Amino acid sequence: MVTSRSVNSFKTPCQQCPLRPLPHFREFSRDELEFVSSFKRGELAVDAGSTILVEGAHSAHLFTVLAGWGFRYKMLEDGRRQILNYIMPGDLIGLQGTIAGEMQHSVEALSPVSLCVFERDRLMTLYNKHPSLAFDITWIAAREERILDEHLLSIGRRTALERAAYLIAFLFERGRKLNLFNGRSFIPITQQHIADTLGLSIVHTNKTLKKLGERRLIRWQERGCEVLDGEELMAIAGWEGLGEGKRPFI
Amino acid sequence: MVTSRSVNSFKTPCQQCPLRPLPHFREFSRDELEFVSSFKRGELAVDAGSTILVEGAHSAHLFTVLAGWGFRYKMLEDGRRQILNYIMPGDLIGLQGTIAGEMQHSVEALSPVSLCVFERDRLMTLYNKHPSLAFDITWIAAREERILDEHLLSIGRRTALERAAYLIAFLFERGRKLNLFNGRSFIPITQQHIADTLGLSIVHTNKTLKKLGERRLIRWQERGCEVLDGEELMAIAGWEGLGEGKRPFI
DNA sequence: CGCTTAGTTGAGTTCGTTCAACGACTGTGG
DNA sequence: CCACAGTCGTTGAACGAACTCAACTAAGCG
Repeated sequence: MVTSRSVNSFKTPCQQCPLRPLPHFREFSRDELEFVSSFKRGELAVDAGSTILVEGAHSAHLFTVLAGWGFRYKMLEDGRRQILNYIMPGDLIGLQGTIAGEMQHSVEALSPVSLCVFERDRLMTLYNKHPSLAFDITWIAAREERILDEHLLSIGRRTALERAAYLIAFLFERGRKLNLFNGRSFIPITQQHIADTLGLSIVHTNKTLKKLGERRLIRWQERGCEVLDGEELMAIAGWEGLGEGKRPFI
Repeated sequence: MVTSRSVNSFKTPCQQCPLRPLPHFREFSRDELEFVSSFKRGELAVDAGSTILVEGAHSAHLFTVLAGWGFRYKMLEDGRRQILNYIMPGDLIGLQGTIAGEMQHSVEALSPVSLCVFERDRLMTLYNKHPSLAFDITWIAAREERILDEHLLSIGRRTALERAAYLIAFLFERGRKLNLFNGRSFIPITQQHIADTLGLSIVHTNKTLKKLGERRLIRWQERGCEVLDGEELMAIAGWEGLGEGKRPFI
């Protein structure tokens, strides 16, 4: 696959960030916005299918997703892949590189993705000068932890049908809160991605999704999944939703 | 089971914390130690088998494990249980309650556990006055995330034998770094816990552990697992270890 | 046009499950 | 002291969920 990266050192000021007006995110003070804007180094746009970060890399940057869908994953030596979570607008990526020295997982784009680029060297000044933003970063890390807990419960203890229902409901809820759907609730993902998230083979994933399709809860089409009944998916999974109020992002 | 809690408002000063001298933990400045000590409200001791925190609770406290073993878990409505991770000395618990409002998982003691108690209301002063400690808390959250990533990979993509080998190697490495073993490397855990961590039935877990026993990698006895060959367990799992340098704790 | 990727379906096999029974050990109460 | 219940671990047998293998369609692209 041909992939391209275009780095843009032109910065949209954070004060004009298209994400901030969403009711899903908490409001930021003028002071905070000013600092975040100075923290921001530029923007990066990548094609669908390209790798944003790779396991083992020592990236000098942190990113916040501005637009698009992607996912984090790990692989075993023999190629078995596990998708850990999905990234969407507002998500911070690359924090692990700051803590562990190198990335412990890879990140790949599902759709064209644009990112805000931050220099991780300046993270310490954020902690020194802006405690509220520092707390936000902890908040973001703890949120990811919470989501991973739920995924673990899902893979470990839910049946194949429940798992599939949970995953799609999860992606649907996140997309909806971010206003990513205009009319049709379309998730840009292949069945291989679903399989690698649920810990199932692609064949069994296909048969499981078919069952959800027969119940008219989803419709599979053009490399993606259209959600028809999010409520019922949640009921099948026995999942209550993320249930978070306003959330911060950098 | 009869359980007891004894709250002790007598505080061992953090300057004399038995954990701090361990080479596994980073050194703290006098200033930092002084603050942490003032942040500490008291100590709590619980019996093996007792519940430390319960899903849905609004705890006013944060805890750091001083001694003992425990685990975090979530349950589905019908009783299926998934163990998410294990807690050991130096681990911070209850942070999710601070971020999400209420606990999203429960915590239970595997052995007698003693905890340092912190008041979460004062967390914001920590962020305001001690950026280095604030960063430590983010570090701790990111570390947990990293471990959960590895667990997800394990449950999702490793075989039963690999999973079991990974889990035991993981617990062994953590215990070893904390100097928890004197001679015998004994992990205080039942096969039911292993099963609920690996996402397997107890019967199959038993048969899988038996295979590890036949290879003389572990020995099962008196409600726990003795590790005989951690290296070989890691090799079976294809796991490189946590690979972290010194780590902080509060 | 051939090549690749994504999705579909059937057949046979394997891995892990459930059900069931049993032994060893612990603690409790009579 | 014994009887009893409860927990933990073990094992065999039968079943079922999920896997691999394989073949095939449909769409997209150079």
